[in-house]
Amino acid sequence: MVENVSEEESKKSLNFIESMVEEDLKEGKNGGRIQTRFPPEPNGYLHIGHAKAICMDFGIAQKYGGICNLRFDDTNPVKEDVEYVDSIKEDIQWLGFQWKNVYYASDYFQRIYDLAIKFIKDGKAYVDEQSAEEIAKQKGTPTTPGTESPFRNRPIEENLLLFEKMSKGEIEDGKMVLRAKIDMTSPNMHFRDPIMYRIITTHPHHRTGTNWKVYPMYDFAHGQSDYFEGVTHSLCTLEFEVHRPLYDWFIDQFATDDYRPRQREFNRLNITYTVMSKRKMLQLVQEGLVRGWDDPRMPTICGLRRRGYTPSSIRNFINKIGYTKYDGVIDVSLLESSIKEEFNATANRVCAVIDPIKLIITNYPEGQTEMLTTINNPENENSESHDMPFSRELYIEREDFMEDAPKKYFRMTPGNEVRLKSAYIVNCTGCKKDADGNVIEVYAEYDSQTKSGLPESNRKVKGTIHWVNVATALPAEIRLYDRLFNVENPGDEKDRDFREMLNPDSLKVVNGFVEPWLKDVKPFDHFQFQRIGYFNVDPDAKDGKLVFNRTVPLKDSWAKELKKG
RNA sequence: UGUCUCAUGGUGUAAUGGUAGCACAACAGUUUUUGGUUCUGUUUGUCGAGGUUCGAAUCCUCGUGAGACAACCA
Repeated sequence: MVENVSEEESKKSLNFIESMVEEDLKEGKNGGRIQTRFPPEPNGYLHIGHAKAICMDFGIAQKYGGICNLRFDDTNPVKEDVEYVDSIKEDIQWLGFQWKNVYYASDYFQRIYDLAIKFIKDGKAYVDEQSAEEIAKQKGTPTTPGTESPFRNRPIEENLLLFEKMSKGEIEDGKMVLRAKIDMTSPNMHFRDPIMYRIITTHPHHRTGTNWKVYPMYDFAHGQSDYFEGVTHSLCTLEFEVHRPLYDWFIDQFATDDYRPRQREFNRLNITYTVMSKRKMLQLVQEGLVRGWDDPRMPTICGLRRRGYTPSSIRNFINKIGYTKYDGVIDVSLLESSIKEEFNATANRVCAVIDPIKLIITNYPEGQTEMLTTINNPENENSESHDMPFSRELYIEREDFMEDAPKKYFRMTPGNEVRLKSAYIVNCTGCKKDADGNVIEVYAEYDSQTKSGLPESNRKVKGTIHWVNVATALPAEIRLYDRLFNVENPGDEKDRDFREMLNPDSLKVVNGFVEPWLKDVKPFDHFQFQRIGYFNVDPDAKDGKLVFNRTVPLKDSWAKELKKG
């Protein structure tokens, strides 16, 4: 058995990163050592795109007996905050991964600074006094070469002196930067004398306070940190591909041995009907267009968690979509199928009515209540059961009754037989309407011989509907979520503000009823509301108030049939 | 008119010179005390043109299309 599993495992084709790692292992690189890192910047909440990177970084370490460290890339105090450090840690662990060590790029500020001094002394870095605009202008464009700064060739001693003044806080923010002296005509823009250090005195750093007045840029911090830590495989997303030559170049300038961390890039995750940019998410949160980072419509890890997704469903999803160098867009239905697959096997079935209308069983004795048994999960052969009270007055779904029904309508319609789930077969006899013609009550007669479990209950009946007992039903707030945007790829439409594309119906709140078995549920408990969808308990549920989120609806063949007309 | 990268059904992903397969989606049927699930089947694909080869999705050449790069962001 175990053998079969591992055999199957090895049969599964490797992605290109795994192939590279295995190749390196085979060649004996780094003495067979594997070390990765997950390097978030603490400036926002993690989203499902990060989950893909997390599964890669931690997954490679796990699979090849290596280690993965968590390293915060905290080189820009203007944007970063401890709030994010904590949430990032929580989300990684919730996903089911554990880092070996927690590091911070800020741990290396002194070493990186010393390196900068070395670059100056080696004549490979200079202090530029031009404005950001001037520097940008001289950079050229991807198709035209740049021009050299007038400060490019100042003497080493002068550079040393100015850089010291910069780092002592004697120079105002923005007045000077330290630049690498490489090649202003390089076809790779990143080689056109990239900025290594800038002055930031106006924002204290969330860990080092005001100790530092100068901070290294990403390109002069990331690879260095990898090198210091002994990272063997520095895995990141495709947009860093152009940085790789510079990543290598910087390390080559100071490395004293043969060891080199190896950067490789894979495609980032895009999903239809959502945005995956931290900037846009921040905007949605700050402008109140969603209820917060953990709004169940957000693609954040905490949003998905609140929506009802489980760590395993997210990991399975990531596993299914794979890693390549092709930048595509994943259909959100693939994400949804991963949670449906899991919950179909694990979620307890319950009755909940989200758009209630009263059903009166006219021949059922008034004042009588009986307990009926229903299985928790028919997909699980070891499933237990629970009881549901039944009496003369029930709630059913408004859409489960139609006065004039098309022939393929198998639900409650006058003269038609329908089964009440786990209860009786009933025959619809009519309804009552208000002055405006709205149906306000539905009537039916039950057949006492058809109680579930009795031989007569095996009669073939086309339709089965769910119900709750009026007297004992628990009121519940039910939040129905739909896609946040109504266009497939909001990020693609460059000339429209993404906020115009928000789906106005992405959240509908309704008041419904659930069966009394759900009296003591806790936040994040999840269920299948029979015939409707998978729901979980929102943390807003407290003090006896029930609040459910719809994680994902069940497939609805009837709705599809109706659409066909 | 630069550099780098990519291109397999509607979407994503396999096939590592040897039968183009899988998942999701869609469609049809089956089963069903959930119009869910299950099971069965169907539709749809190697960007184009040359070349190498007994044999090309795979290797080569030339096109075409797409993405990334011009922050004192990461």
